[in-house]
Amino acid sequence: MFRKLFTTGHKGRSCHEKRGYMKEKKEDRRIGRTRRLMHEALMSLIVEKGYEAVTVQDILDRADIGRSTFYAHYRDKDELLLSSFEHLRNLFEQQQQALIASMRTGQEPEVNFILELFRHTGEHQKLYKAIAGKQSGEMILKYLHRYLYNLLIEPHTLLMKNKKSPPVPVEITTHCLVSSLLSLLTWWLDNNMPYPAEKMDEIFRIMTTPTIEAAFGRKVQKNEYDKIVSRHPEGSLMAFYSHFIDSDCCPAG
Amino acid sequence: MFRKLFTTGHKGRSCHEKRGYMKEKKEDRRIGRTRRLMHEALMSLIVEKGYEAVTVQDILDRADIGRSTFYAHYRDKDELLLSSFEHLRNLFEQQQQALIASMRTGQEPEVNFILELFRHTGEHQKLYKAIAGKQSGEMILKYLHRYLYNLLIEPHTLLMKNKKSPPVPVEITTHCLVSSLLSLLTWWLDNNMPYPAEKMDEIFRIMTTPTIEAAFGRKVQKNEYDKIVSRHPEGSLMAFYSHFIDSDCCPAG
DNA sequence: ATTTTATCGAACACCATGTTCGTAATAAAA
DNA sequence: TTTTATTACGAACATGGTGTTCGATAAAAT
Repeated sequence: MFRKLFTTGHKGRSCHEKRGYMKEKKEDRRIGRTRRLMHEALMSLIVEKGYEAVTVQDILDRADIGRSTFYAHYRDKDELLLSSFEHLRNLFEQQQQALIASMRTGQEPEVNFILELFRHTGEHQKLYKAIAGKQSGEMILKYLHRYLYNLLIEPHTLLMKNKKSPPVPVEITTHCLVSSLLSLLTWWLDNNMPYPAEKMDEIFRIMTTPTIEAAFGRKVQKNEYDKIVSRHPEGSLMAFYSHFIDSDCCPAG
Repeated sequence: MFRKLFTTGHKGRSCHEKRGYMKEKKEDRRIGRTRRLMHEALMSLIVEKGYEAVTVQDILDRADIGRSTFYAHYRDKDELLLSSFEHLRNLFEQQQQALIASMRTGQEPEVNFILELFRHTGEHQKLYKAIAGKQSGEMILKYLHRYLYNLLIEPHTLLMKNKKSPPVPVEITTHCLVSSLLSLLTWWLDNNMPYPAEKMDEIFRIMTTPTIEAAFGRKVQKNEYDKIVSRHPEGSLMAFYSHFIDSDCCPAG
């Protein structure tokens, strides 16, 4: 009941409780259209003026929707942005699930998480520019950082299972690697993606494989992550590295 | 003339044009006091509620000063924050100049920029928490990133002088290393500095020396930066690494 | 003691947020 | 096609914050 939306304290709740703009069955067509307009308005405004400078009024003007309509769907602009992020994440995770399923049936040799992230960024560069580019907001960058950190801390910890005292605590290494990864993503987006995703993956690998080995105090073998992924009960995205540079990690001087 | 301060378009200009709160000769005592109050108010409010959530009204309330006084000194809260940053930077750079002077007279064996940055952070943790902690604002983090990037790009480029085509472009490596460094600083501040500055310097080195060697495609010898520093005409802070881990950069597996 | 300067509060115009409500239009269901 | 349900809307409102101006007061400098 739409009238219920205006009950104090229940702001921003549609009947279906889904605030991304991916449609589900039987959702009113108007809801999908209204939300798509708001998301597109926000994404373009972020790139133009930076997230913090964007006002709800700006979004209403750009999307050409009413103020009470906005507040019927979202609590504030942060919630709108988060739902854009959830949309992107769903797209990404569904794609990775499909790749992992292919890997299990032997159709795909491996899943390379970093490469897939760069590919996904290239495919949705407009959204990624708003969420991870220089004009994005600190709130969403922190959200993205936490997401990637949570994704990577477990395989890193599993790699350390038999080593009680690495030279650098795993959570510090992971924290800094994720910052580097996001920094690289931002650089790539802000410089209009001068290299293909494959090259970006290579660059990231060159910079971080030696870091992981030095920080963890052990050499990491090819396909080690894949074994972990295969054993992981939920089949989640654990393939941080599907293959590594050969063992001579320091190029001849 | 104070009255001049209210001329349209000349907002936030004191007669002395200095908006940090470090006094110079003959500045009215009231100016120093007022600015110190505003800076302290902003720093404490940032840590409490995060920079973006802090309003000018909050600052006025906390500092107990008048609205027109605030706008007589600063254009907006961003300018107030930037002047805090300039103050901190001046403190840091003066300290480094003194160390470099000592190094030249043989009293100090080397200047280790990273270690000095962590030490300085420890000494001014309140300010650094506001400027580099989790509650800081994106604007100042970008400012800090750019400052550190500009500081490090030149020694990195000098290291690459004779190598035309490193595996990773120097500006990408530097960009990512600065992101890691800031991330580590933020982690350290937000976790109430569980390790001493020396340990943080060691951690950073373990993670980044192999990265630099892999990304630059060459081994970096001890004291190489020092030689660059000594030759640099302005004696600026170029000693990125004063000494390195021994040449076996990959610990035995 | 006098002059200069900084700070102040009040007033003002402006802008944005977030809520409420009745109405109109659109979509879905019968 | 008609009926019912739902969504979107504009106007009105209270609230809070920004940034400017001005004359008065107090503090600092001379």
